[in-house]
Amino acid sequence: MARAPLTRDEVLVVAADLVKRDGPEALTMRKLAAELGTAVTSIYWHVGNRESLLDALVERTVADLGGIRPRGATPAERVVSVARTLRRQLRDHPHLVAMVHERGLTERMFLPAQQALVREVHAAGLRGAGAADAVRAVQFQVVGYVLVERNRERAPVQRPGEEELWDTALAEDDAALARSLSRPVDQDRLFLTSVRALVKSLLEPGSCS
Amino acid sequence: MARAPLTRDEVLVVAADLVKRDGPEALTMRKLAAELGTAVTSIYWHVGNRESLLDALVERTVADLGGIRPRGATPAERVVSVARTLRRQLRDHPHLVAMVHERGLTERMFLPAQQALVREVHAAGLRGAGAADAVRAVQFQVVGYVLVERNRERAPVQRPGEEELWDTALAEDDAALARSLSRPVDQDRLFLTSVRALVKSLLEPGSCS
DNA sequence: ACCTGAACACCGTTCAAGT
DNA sequence: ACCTGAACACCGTTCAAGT
Repeated sequence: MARAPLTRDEVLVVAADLVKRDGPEALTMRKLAAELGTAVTSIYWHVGNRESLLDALVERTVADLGGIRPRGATPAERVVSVARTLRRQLRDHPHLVAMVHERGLTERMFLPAQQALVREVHAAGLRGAGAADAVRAVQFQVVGYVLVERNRERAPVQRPGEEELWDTALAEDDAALARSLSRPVDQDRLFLTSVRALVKSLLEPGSCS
Repeated sequence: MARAPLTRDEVLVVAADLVKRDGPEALTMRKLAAELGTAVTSIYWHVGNRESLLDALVERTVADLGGIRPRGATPAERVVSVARTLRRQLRDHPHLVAMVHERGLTERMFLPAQQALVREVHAAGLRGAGAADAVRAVQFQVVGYVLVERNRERAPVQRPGEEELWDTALAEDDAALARSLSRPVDQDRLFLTSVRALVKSLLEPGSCS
């Protein structure tokens, strides 16, 4: 018996599943057709081509994000909380991050967060160009951090590897440092450290210059 | 007349040219063979397969990097100078950055810079785990920033676009901020601002807590 | 040791033809 | 309006056969 008529929505849902399971490079028009039980060419009628199919997927998931609620007593704390939620959301959609990055749509995705940041930066007393700089500095830092993180997690075995390079190099000079650098990065902690350091400088410029 | 015998080195040089000109995705075994004037299959004898060819290319260019000389009077200034050179080097090899990122070899590439940073952080009086954190925070920030930058430069036309979203939203509340956020990012300035803010907090933790 | 063409199993996309 | 198979122009890779 023939299958029910194909819909654009059905294509998107199944495609999203495929991407979530095996990554965007596994999303083949032919595999997708097989999964859908249709001819390859039917897909083209509904979504145009592979490129615009991926566009639609990104669009859809970007829309699902947003809705950031800052928490904390001080503006600085609330900015940090926005940064953390942002990072969490990005980490929960690893393939999406890659796709958004690939397609240069990062900016779009971060508009809700940007607006939340503007409010907090305002509350901290910043205005005008300085406020804009602060917002963007945080935004760039979070996105950048997540990109680097993803990169490290995907990284193959490193040869020579940080361990070998550091435990011998300056073990006698600063053993604790060598030990720290030879251990894998505690990414949660490093993220907090970095964001807090940045936010502190940005929001309290007068207090330590 | 027959061409001179193919060498592994010749393959790598021509492949590097192709990547530099049109990006890694344009590096096709068949195109490469055409450029070299040999059969596609000859390449396989010399470099194994496409994957290890790309490995070799990355390896080669990563080796060319390094050689970082910190400049400036204070440790903070020297750390900032390392960050700037790092960014410059990465921006000069845009395709390389993408390839290194893709292959998870970022860590490897940054070892020389990491060692320079350790020296400066030491000079600033930091030791042990705190020093390691500072080094990695800077490293993550620079790499992250360059990744975000590349992403933005590749970005297609943004719809809705930051302009429309900001000039109406809070024009009366903070016109200068709205104007700043609706203008394209001055990436050089934002980079300096971010790095300086981060470094200041990291190297002078006592001065503003 | 080095090079070759034929062949295999994949791609994305187009298009004329069906209903 | 929606679906189809055949066909086109690409991929990376293997392999038996040449010298």
